[in-house]
Amino acid sequence: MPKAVNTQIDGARDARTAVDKALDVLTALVRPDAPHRLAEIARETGLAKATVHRTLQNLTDAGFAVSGDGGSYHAGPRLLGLSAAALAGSRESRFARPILVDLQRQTGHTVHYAVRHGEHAVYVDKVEQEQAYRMNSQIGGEVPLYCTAVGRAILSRLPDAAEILGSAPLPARTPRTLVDPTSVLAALSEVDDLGYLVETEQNERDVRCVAAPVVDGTGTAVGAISVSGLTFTLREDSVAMLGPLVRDAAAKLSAALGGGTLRSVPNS
Amino acid sequence: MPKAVNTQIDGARDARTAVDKALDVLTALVRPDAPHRLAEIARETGLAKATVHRTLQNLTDAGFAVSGDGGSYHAGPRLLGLSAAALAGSRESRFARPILVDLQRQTGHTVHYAVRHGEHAVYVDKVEQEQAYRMNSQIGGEVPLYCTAVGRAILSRLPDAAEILGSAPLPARTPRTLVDPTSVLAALSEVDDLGYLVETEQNERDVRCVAAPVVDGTGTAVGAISVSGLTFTLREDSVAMLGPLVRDAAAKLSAALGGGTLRSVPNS
DNA sequence: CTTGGCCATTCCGTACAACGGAACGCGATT
DNA sequence: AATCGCGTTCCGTTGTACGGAATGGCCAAG
Repeated sequence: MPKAVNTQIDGARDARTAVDKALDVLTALVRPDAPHRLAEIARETGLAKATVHRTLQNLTDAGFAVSGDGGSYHAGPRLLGLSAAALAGSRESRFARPILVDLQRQTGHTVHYAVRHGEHAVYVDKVEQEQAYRMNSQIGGEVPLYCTAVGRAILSRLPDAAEILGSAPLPARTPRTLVDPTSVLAALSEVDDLGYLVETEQNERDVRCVAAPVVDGTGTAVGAISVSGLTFTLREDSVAMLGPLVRDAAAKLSAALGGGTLRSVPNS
Repeated sequence: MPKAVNTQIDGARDARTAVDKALDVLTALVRPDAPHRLAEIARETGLAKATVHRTLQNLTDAGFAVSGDGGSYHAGPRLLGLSAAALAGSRESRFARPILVDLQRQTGHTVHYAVRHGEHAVYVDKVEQEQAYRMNSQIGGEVPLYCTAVGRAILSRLPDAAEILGSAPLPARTPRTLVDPTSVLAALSEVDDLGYLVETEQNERDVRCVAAPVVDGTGTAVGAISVSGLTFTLREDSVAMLGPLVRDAAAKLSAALGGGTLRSVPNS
């Protein structure tokens, strides 16, 4: 076998600048199952070991990473500080939290808030149901727009949704995934009628989600709120009850973000 | 002693590599008072405008920053995701939160958790008092070790505290700041006797703090928990009641982190 | 004990990304 | 009109980032 040129795992973007690589390393570093080893990070990011090593040294010197026993690496103090500051300072997550908690209590299901990043949605916050069975979604994780409830909710309020979906068949994530872009596009109209949409086993087997878009002052989606559950827990007949709750939660968050400035913008 | 030629603003480290600069820019980007403008970031970080501009473009391409109206920059979706993941994945903040909330309820004062970063402490979490008057401490902010309650609590459990303090007079932050390293060192013994220490107007006027160290399995400090209040709210005679509460909270967090492995790991 | 695999770490010559002073166009302020 | 501060672009130079290969440590299998 000659040298495999490009066999990265899905999470790795094609890194170009040193900064990009460092950010990828950071991203790998905060994956939930700490600790992380150098070789593992090199594999995940598709970077040469020497490069990862140098980058980790830089990050360690800067306080963004710390090295533990036997070549294990963790998130450093400055990264924790930065993270806390980023979340505390972002209007999104500051206003989102209480709304998510409310929604979780009202529905009893796991609640997510995701923001758009290119052709993906990034989970920024999550309130788990109090009962057993956790969703295996990861905070900070990215999921495609076309096959998830949050993604489709976002698409429904993007002017260029059709272009993003393209015309080529989309990868099937489950046997039930809609792979035809026009079918997906048609499914988005649910939001126009009801204010929310449902997605069943489009991204993951046995999982159903109800989502509604969070929009800025111009009506463009910045993110979406969803409730998720197993198909036999979150049944189809309960959607009519859940949907409006999700819609209202998303509307409340939209108002808290840009909706307030929509009216008059009194500079304080 | 060669005095460093450092005329930058407090937050700016002397950046060397491109990655360091990018991290500094990110740090400036998450400062609480969004939005941020390019020139402002350039000033804060001490970098050339052109450099900041290029770096921000990199960050924007990578999804770590977004540019809004008229050259304003915000934290991007990937940064939010990374931040959420970092905090969700770090044992520190995961275990700390409920303990802090408890302590806040017990004391009624603002509660902080800070971790060590070199000769500074970084605020990683904070639970404000429910009443008015917020502390102006910023999550993610760095404060010196020698003049803050959390800092001194950390120093009290560092083997090289004396070396960190050095022998030169320390900068006075208020008229009451202890500037003599040996005086500071002496103040640390409070922790040995009581398990906590008090600091009054050492870092900021009219502010008193009570703090206790959070230690790892080896007994070395990784951070500290503190309660803070205005001197006429958090009175001297209430310290005897607050101290043990802070001490116990810190002990509980220490146990949750590495303390559990303390018993059966005579690895040496 | 020897071997082999996997690891983190170091080395080094080359290539290319980062640098930042300077210049530009714009809008607001005087 | 003139000045300021802003974000942005340009470009020749500099020095950092690169990654294949080599090193030595560790551990498990032979």
